[in-house]
Amino acid sequence: MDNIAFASHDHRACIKTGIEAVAKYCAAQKLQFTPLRRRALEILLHEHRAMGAYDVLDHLRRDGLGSQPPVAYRALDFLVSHGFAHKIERLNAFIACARPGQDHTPAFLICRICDAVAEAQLEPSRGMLGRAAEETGFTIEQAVTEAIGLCPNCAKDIQ
Amino acid sequence: MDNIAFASHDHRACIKTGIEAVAKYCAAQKLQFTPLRRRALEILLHEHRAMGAYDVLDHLRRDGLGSQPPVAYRALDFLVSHGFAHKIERLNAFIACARPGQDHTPAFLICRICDAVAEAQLEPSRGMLGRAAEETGFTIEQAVTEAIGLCPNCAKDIQ
DNA sequence: TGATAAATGTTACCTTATAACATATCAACC
DNA sequence: GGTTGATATGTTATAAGGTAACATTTATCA
Repeated sequence: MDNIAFASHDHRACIKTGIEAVAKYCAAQKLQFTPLRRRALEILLHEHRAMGAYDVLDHLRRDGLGSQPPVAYRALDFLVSHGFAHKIERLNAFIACARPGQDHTPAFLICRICDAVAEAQLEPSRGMLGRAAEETGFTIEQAVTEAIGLCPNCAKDIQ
Repeated sequence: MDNIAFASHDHRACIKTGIEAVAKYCAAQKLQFTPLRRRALEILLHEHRAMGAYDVLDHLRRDGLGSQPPVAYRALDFLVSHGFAHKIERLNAFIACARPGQDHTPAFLICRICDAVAEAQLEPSRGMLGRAAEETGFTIEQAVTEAIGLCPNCAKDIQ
């Protein structure tokens, strides 16, 4: 489990290694990791929370990198489609992936107070779900779990 | 697993028993199952697919039951908050619950071609996710899984 | 039956997302 | 090294999804 979102840590290093991992993967796969896309990922990495596309756009604008919604959505689509970021449907928001470039089945723990999001990994073929799909002849291509609840910090504050 | 969404069946009975189960539950819990809310549920039950709030609103309008978005959203909120319907975040859409009134942890099998949705049940405390949450001190209040893929009908057509 | 709460009606608006087309940049091959 | 086809970015306009705020009506129950 990746609990980094809920714990303090060396955040600068965290951004740096995230970017480097993706840069390396893109080089290997001949994907264009353009300044715009790189910056979008940096923006997401800078927070350990999900950010709305328009929030990302605001940051991009300040940096003089695109100012209209499609610019942000396209950069985010690139990141999501290659697994460098995830979309948290529940929040209509995006978050940098904790395991970029590695094939995985993510689950998200979303704090309903502060919106912090932690990414956990599930086994690709989850028991009951896989069985249920098999029984009906449904072919699962991708599965995402979103859990809502309280992060340790907010749980502490709430009592 | 509830595979009814992918198989032919007596649909009229299906709507009737769905409404009756909810009506009974509401009576027992002293919830107001008003004509508007009942109609909204009927609309959802009529399809075994997720419907957008504005689609539901269109139907309500035709029936002379409210014509503005908040009317539909409030009826849907009522249904969702009491577990009579679910929101499919991935589709920004709503679907009648297959197990109304019963406490459950749903998973959805969403066909990416025809948008049909089947509801499966998972054990509330899923192995890896529960463990991951425990490790970080995250308290899960609710978890939803959405699986994207191909329903048997569309899988057949696609080759 | 009157007081209170719950539900519905209505206006106005905000947020999220995309279609469509123009322009610029890249990749790679001759 | 210039041409060409593909990929990426810029820009306008608008579609789709969702809610705040307040007025009015309907239910609940003392």
